[in-house]
Amino acid sequence: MPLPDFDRQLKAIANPHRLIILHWLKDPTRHFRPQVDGDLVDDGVCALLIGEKLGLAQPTTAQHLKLLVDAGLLVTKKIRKWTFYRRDEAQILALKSSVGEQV
Amino acid sequence: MPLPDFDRQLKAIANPHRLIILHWLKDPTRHFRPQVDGDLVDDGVCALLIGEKLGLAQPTTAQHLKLLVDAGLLVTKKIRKWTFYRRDEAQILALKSSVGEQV
DNA sequence: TTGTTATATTGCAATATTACGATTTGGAAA
DNA sequence: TTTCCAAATCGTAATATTGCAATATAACAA
Repeated sequence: MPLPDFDRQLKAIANPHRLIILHWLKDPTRHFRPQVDGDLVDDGVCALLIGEKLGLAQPTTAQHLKLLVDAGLLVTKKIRKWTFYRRDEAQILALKSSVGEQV
Repeated sequence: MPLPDFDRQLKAIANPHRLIILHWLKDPTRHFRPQVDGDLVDDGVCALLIGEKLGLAQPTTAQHLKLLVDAGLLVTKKIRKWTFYRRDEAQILALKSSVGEQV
């Protein structure tokens, strides 16, 4: 029986921009230039870099990121005035497992 | 890199009604009463039965089914005046595999 | 303090999705 | 033929999604 959370997660990944964000964050050093504050891998990638690479306006990028965070697929870390985003691998694994079972 | 087909398939499953259709069609005899024409497993389930169980109007059900067919997740078989739907397990397996790799 | 920078929020337009009633199509039955 | 029934399509309304400009907030810098 499909849960509402599961549907929310599926909706979160059912978008090219959000899919590529998840893809980039698998290997942040490969896809983003170094940051001054915050380690790309340990802390996550700054929203600015993600938006820059997406080619979307800042509010639009923020909206996509919020959707992924609300779905539990990304976690944030605030350092100074930046917000860093990285994958929640446990949740993503759980999602994949749900897809395997429920689809 | 996410393909357009992949995104279409994700959108197709990112809906509670379509998710439960896929779920029901995993074991049609368990979820649907016998049909006069067409075997539930071999031929698929009649659109009428699916719509009845969904509790949605006929055009709405047809729309959901079309989306799943267009995404390649369901296949149809026309017998007399009925259209029967069953899962395309190969495509569904491929989708799961894509989710495993690309998410 | 004032100004700058990064992010979040608000408001709005364009488009997509979801739903239904009405109608059309196509096959089967009378 | 005409009549019925399942399915498909059309038109449309309600809602959701996606995008951006403008603005607000928050943290730092001068």
